[in-house]
Amino acid sequence: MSLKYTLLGFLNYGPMTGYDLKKHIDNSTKYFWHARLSQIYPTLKHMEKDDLVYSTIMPQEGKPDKKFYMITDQGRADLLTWLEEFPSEIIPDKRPELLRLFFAGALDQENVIMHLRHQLALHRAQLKKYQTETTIYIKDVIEETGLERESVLWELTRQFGEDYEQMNIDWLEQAILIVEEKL
Amino acid sequence: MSLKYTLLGFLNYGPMTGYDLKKHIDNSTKYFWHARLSQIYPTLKHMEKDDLVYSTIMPQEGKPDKKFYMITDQGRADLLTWLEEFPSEIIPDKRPELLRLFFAGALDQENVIMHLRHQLALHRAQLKKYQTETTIYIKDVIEETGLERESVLWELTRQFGEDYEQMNIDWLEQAILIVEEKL
DNA sequence: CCTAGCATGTAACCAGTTACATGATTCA
DNA sequence: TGAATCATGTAACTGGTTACATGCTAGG
Repeated sequence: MSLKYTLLGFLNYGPMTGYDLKKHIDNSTKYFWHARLSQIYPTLKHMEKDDLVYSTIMPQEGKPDKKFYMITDQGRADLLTWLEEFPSEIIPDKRPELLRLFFAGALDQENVIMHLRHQLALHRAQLKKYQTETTIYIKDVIEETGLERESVLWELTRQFGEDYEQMNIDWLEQAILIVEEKL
Repeated sequence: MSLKYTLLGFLNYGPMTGYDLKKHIDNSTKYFWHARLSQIYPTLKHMEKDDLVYSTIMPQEGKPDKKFYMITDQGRADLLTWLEEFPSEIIPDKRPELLRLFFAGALDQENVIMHLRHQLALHRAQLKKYQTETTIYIKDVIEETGLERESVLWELTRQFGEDYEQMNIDWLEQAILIVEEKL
């Protein structure tokens, strides 16, 4: 239940519906924290029960009523506590593509190279996204909201994405050479 | 249930107990696919029901009987199918530390820098691990088993770890400078 | 006309974690 | 004496996915 902190983080900027939160996630944290609406709605309900947020209903016609969530003092305190926590260790991510490569001895050389090239294409596409779409989006939000302090941090997370993809590309290019030569 | 492929991958090298599988994981795939014994045992049972593996019991005294698992033809076929699959997209990892940074506008500059420095220390330690422990371990396994073809692939996954940690370190060093200057 | 967007959810399932249980042997 | 290793597991829980349900409006 760490989606909780994503939701608290956004609700700390202002009241929002579950649907709004989903859009915010898709526009920003998506690449390091994503969630479906079918997880967001019950999580908000659960958070309300825990007094981290509360809701008011805005009637609408032709659509389900909007349900605006607001952060409570307790919610803000919980967010703050989490922000200040220092993780004691790195929890390693699961990387299915590394796992596949690890066991790829059962495939022939050509097949392994095809897989690496495929990954290379995916990561090149993702790098481009960070360099264009994401960069433009952050610029737009700064202009609209004037949240300059926040924007420094958002830009850092974008830069991480770019650096990560570039690292993958470099590693894959090297990996292809090594597999061509040694496998 | 993708632990399944890790288990099939190792069982494809030879028969093993759940306990052995855990040790193999901890010695190799741990940094890109980890699992607890409390997940391994029921998963093996489930795989046996699906005819991907079968087991024989070796009685022991003073300890619970050993249960050796072997891969079946169907298990091998399943492994092969998975190895040959091309993922259609990159599923983004969850990065709690990026999430924390994204919302760190609620903290003061000094606190943010402390968090970045903390991460830096963790990643430097992890880099060292890949450069020493892991490197030595792979060398040892090659000498013992002579699995040269496999070792090329294992070394590539180790190199990924090293490159990934180095990228994190570089990014964090830059991030600290930027936060010092702009936040 | 059909797709995307708006707006809410529920139910069943899957993957993984935490905590518990048992009990002998070996090593510092 | 107490921790680590060997060796098996189960039960309760958490986090997240997939599939289903409803239904109106705007735009190409």
